[in-house]
Amino acid sequence: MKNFEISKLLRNVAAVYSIKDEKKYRFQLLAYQKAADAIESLPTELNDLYKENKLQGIDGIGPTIQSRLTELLKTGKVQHFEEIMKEIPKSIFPLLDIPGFGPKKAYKLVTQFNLKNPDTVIVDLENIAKKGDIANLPGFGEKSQADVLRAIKEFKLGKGKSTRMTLPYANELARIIITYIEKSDAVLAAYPLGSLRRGKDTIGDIDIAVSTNKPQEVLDHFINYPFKERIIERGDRTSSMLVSSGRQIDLMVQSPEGFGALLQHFTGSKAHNVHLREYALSKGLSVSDFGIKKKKDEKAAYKKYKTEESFYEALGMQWIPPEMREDTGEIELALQHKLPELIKLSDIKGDFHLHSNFSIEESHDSGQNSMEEMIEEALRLGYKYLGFSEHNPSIGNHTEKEICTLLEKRLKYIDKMRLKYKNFIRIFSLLEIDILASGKLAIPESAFAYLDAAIVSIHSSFAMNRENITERILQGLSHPKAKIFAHPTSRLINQRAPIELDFEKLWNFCKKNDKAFEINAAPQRLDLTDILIREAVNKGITLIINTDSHAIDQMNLMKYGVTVARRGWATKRDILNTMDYNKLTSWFSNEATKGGE
DNA sequence: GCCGTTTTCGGCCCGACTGTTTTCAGTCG
Repeated sequence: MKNFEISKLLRNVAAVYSIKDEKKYRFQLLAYQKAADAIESLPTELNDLYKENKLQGIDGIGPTIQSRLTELLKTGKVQHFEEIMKEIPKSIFPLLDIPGFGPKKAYKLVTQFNLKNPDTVIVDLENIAKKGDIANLPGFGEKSQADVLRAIKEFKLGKGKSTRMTLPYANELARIIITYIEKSDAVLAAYPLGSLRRGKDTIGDIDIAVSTNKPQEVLDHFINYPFKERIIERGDRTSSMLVSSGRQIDLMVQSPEGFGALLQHFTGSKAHNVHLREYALSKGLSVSDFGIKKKKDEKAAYKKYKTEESFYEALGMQWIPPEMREDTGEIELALQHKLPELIKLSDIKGDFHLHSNFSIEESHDSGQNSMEEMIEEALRLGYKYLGFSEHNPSIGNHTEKEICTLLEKRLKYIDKMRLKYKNFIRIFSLLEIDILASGKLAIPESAFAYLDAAIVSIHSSFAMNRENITERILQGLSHPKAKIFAHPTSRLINQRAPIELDFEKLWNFCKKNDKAFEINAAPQRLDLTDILIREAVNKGITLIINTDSHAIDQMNLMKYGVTVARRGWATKRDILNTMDYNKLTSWFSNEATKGGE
């Protein structure tokens, strides 16, 4: 069973508790939801942890749920779950994926109309709504019947949150909406918040906060957005709409005097906010998006905060960078004023994963721009050095000698560039070399003479088991010139699942042998992921952020790599390409032991 | 059911909005 299936099962358990007796099981229900969250953000398959006897100690999973998970992974089912689910029709579960459907509504509809087949329940319900039978149910009416129809229709079309956006897409959508919002004179400031501000690798919907003294004017303006598809809701201080691309935009307004608290609230994450508010309660304070007040004093007005800094300060904390706000220890550190100083884009001094159009008859796609053009762009970005790393010449079409000839020709050209730009930027001769299914690298030994170092990566035969593919990579990395392992999990967001690796083994090998893991900044990769970066940072693994650019306009995607590195709590010291040129060259030549300044 | 710079027991974030209701239930973030 995969993690996503297990977390879904736990959410279903929570739904069943809520149907049975929401009040009685209120905290069990929460515990199961929290456990599901915890499993979703695990870097490792639970099943692997179970096999290695490492199921204990996961944050958010206590002894009871741990024993249920053990039973699940051992026998494929859980006695307790079977029992509590006995009298709840399984057909409610598919409905829970539809926005607007919660456990209660799903249960009511499924039992009222005796819908027993989980495979057809959505269509069955749609047909019943079309007949007009839902409107007569107690607690339902014409509008809620129309809502059911609309919700099912939108769900089938994949609108709302069925697929998550990549960061550049979400950024652009937010920019368009904010440009529109700012046309209203009532808007003093408007910012994108939520997971976009936290820099998550994928974004569900766009959250926007507006500072204003005239909330009604702002909301009126917002709901008149010309490219809207539908207004989901419109209240006194919030509104939501679907825009024509099917994406959801959530808006919240606040006065400028209280805007700090709204920034904090709407940035999230939920887990961060809950923890923050629980901590505040322990100090006798109640926190909301309006501000902070004394807990017992129900009538008292919230004390307002203009900025986030003053808000966190009022709770005795350092301001916490949005990328860290996932409730994974940042609140405790902020209380001690010991947050790490995260890496910044301006710390980056070069990019080592660049594909130019210099042809060496590569195995995979070549770049679109010349080396000169890429160098000029690197200069524009203020870089001190860069590395060219085209794909290796295809092995099927070339003899070993031909491969050497091609790389020699390329090195000569790189030398020409080195001369031309010698006063401005340093250039490394790298290559992105396939680790073949056998574990061998895809160029002959003699060809390494033309390289300063090599990036190694996997581009085929992904479907190997965890153990074999880990061995394959270790073998590829064991070459002394193989210094960087690129896009380690090979995932493509919304397209290709990550490969499963034994990171424990890989970390240990890389630490011992001075190899770096790449943080690939391409927004469809972001690989390593934030969680794995955090692990690597904890283990003291050297990391490097590269764009994998195949054209000059991709070179500015470095910012996404830096963002994901920040989400992994990486500091400048953890990142190879923040180092000075001299330290870098000694690292590449296996003379150094650990990066940093 | 979880968890501890608030405790190993006694707590568990805070608020908005809609629809069907006359004071609330359900869903969402």
